[in-house]
Amino acid sequence: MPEVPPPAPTGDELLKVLSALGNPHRMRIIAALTENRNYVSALARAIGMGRPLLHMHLQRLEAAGLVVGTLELAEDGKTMKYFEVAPFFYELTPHTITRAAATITEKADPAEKADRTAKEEAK
Amino acid sequence: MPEVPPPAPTGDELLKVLSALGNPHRMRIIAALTENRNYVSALARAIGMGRPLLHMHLQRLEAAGLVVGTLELAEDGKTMKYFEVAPFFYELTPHTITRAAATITEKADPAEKADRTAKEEAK
DNA sequence: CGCACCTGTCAAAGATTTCTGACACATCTG
DNA sequence: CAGATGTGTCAGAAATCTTTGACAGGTGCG
Repeated sequence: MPEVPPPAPTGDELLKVLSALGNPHRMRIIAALTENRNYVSALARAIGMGRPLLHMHLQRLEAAGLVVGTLELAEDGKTMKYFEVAPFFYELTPHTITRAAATITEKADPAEKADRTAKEEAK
Repeated sequence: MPEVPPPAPTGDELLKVLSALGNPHRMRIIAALTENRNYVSALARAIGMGRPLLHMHLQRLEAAGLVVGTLELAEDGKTMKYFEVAPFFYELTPHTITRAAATITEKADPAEKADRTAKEEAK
């Protein structure tokens, strides 16, 4: 089947992904879940971190679309939430970042005419 | 000339890069500098942000190896520091992250035997 | 000399993130 | 029923990051 070219991510999306991945704990979580899916409590024990904390990190990762969690019912009737990594792919280059930066909606905007000024002065 | 395969970044390196890029301001800075190099004061005016603040962001970006600054002497004798983006390239996939996560030296380590436990329980 | 431009640093305030302990609810097992 | 396991949430402390205003030093120009 034909490979689809990676669509250019929106600024806000890339921002969420980068800030989500830019944390040692969350990086390890991705690593752990890449080897095999797991449920919260077990994962917490595995990487040695409190449940509430892990819960928050997983939330951040899921919000960025890097992992997906599904609530499953075990045979013994216990409810457990399994997490697994989503197949993501991002390319980071000056060009990619520049492209994404153009569509950022967060904070500060007034930099229109200032842009032109910059080019003038940068000579 | 032959293309060199992208070397696997160390965990700490990737961590610095990601946290550096995971900020709207720094993303815009990269974007601005990608179009054309510029010196601090002008860049500050261009993207509408205080010099001290921009200075700190540039420091963070330079520390991550995403931009390089060179102190130059203008014709009129004024000293100015020009910044330009460094040609970086990072690929973000579950595999890449996992690879990098293995070489993180920051905080928390005790997760050796816990790893084995995780696989057992994840059945 | 006074003004305009450049460079840089510092300390303190503000805003976010990260982390912890305690709590509530549900099910199965001894 | 008590105890172990699972889920989730909340509030407050602790650690970081971001932001601002003031300051100091440099050069060239009228």
